Amino acid sequence: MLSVIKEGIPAIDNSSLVDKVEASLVQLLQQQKLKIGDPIPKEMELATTLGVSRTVIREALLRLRMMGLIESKKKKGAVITSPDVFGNISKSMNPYILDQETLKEMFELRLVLEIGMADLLFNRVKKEDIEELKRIVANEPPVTQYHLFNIEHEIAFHGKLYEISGNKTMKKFQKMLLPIFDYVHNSGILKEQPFITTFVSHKGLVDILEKGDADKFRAGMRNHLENHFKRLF
Amino acid sequence: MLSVIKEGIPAIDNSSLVDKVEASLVQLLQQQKLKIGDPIPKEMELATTLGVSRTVIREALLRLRMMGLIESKKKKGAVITSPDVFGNISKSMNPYILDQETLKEMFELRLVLEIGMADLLFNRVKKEDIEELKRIVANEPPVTQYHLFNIEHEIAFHGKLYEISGNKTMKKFQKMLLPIFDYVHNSGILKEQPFITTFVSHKGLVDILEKGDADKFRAGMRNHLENHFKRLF
DNA sequence: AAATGTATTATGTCAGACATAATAAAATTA
DNA sequence: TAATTTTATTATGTCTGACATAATACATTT
Repeated sequence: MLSVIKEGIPAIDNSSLVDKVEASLVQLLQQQKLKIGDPIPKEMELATTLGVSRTVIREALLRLRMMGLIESKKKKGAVITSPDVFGNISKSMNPYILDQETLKEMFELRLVLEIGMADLLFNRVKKEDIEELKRIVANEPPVTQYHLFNIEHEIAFHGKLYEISGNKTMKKFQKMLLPIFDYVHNSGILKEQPFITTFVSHKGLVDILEKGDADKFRAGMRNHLENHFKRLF
Repeated sequence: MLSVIKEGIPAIDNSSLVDKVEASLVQLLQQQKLKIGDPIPKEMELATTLGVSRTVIREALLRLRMMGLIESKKKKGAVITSPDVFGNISKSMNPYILDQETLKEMFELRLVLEIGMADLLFNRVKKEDIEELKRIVANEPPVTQYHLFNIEHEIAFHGKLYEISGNKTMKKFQKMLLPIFDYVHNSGILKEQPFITTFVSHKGLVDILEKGDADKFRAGMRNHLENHFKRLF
């Protein structure tokens, strides 16, 4: 059998030229400790240096660009950028492209994030934030007719929370999640919207954020999102 | 002033040819309701149909491939795939590429997720899951010397939780976050590791998952992660 | 010195060619 | 005839060379 000599056979590299160049470039970016904004060598230089055609270089650079590692400008060449982790996948975050399973999981993800972020909020919230939240809440319709699910107020309020969390990555994540959440909410993926039960209002959450603690906020947020959770389980 | 005629000037199309082709292709994928595995037209066909060179088509296709929308095979052409939202950015999730701010935020993100996932766990956990968790916990070192922070046990336990959550997207997300978390944990980005205080152990969490409720679990998990939180604030 | 025009440069796009791997078709063999 | 091998086909991968275009630097003019 082949198994005898199998050991001696090195794993053949199935990677294409572009793959190698890409790895090479990533390594370059890591090693050289280049600062953000620093230019990387021109396409032709890279091509001659690495001994491949410009086509291959371009494709590899394109990948880096998609990964958010570089940004190419005409004439100026490509410069290093701080990778925007989620910015780049937001394009593929299209409700019409993702399958229902994934869409539902995105929906869940938002709920998980907002319940779990309590500690970040309490450790970073400022007086001005509370005031702005109160201002936002003041403009909301009364709870009795809140089942209209005013999307704008939802975004204003919950978006502000993400902001308070001080976690920009999470905020970007939310921004990406928003259209998905909205789509799932209005599509037939989830169970029917249940009759509205009483729940902690936005105002209630602000109160907790002002006078309560993280544990109370988690419970409050969980309750606030009850109508969403009901549609999951 | 120009402002008079400014209104009449349409926003010039700053997008490149590739941009347009990309948009065109994405639209194609959405409209035609193509099933997963269906092939899309060959590069040359697209080139002639859309009236651009094969180079442009290739670059646009490459973008779709990076977004995880298609997968190209030799001879067979490109086929539609279910986009793996996070799988594609895992490459750029390199600790050495991301800036410290983002790294820290990723660290936080994990904490947020694990506290917020309680409801998913309680609604989806099965008897077998509890048993497996118990098995995992049984193999762990005693709490007294737990400060060794055995990474393997950490991954085994917490990874299982993500699995129980039934949210594959979140699990992928965790998988992507893992190396980041480990890196941040061991780097100088965070505050010094505090002296270990008592906290809810893995075993304690399993107990809660078996007999408690979501609220208790959140509090327990928050406490379990206390040593991580201490390094943040 | 400010505004304008010109030259340069690096990316964007094009076209055509060959290499390569995966598949389909044909030929061979048992 | 069925199974295997050989050959042909096909679509992507890579290469080369060229021109277009936009951003910048330089020179010119006012």
